[in-house]
Amino acid sequence: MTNWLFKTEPDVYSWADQVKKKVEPWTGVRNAQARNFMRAMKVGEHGFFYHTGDERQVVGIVEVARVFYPDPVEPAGPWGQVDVRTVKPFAKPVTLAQIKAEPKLAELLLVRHSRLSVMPIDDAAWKLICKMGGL
DNA sequence: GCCAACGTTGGC
DNA sequence: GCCAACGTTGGC
Repeated sequence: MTNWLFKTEPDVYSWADQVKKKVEPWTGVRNAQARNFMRAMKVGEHGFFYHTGDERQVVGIVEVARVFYPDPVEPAGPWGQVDVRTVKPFAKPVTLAQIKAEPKLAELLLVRHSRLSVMPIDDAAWKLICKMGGL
């Protein structure tokens, strides 16, 4: 089991949208590294739902509901998507500033590779961030 | 609004 | 195959 993190601009697709939809394809990833991570995802694996832009915080947890499949708009193309299902919101969102202030999280790809939009989160970091978020 | 990081493109 | 130019992302 691997844990993940999904980034989204809340103006485009927010946690509120995800809660409303319940299960929704994670579309628009156009980066090979992020795509490869999505390919490695298995049904039932959990991921943080992170808002970029002005918010910059982890707001909830989703789980993989369908493994990687081709972009339906361009099925022959190199890109694809997974489906994610809403699991639960954080009692208290965990901000990027909080994450950066925690030395144990200094190696997180979220910090070290800020442009990556889909990334794995190791168990220790996952548990710590959940705890920081009141879960 | 700026800029660093980084990916992509195109000329050679 | 290299690399300069350019575009995009996301944090500040």
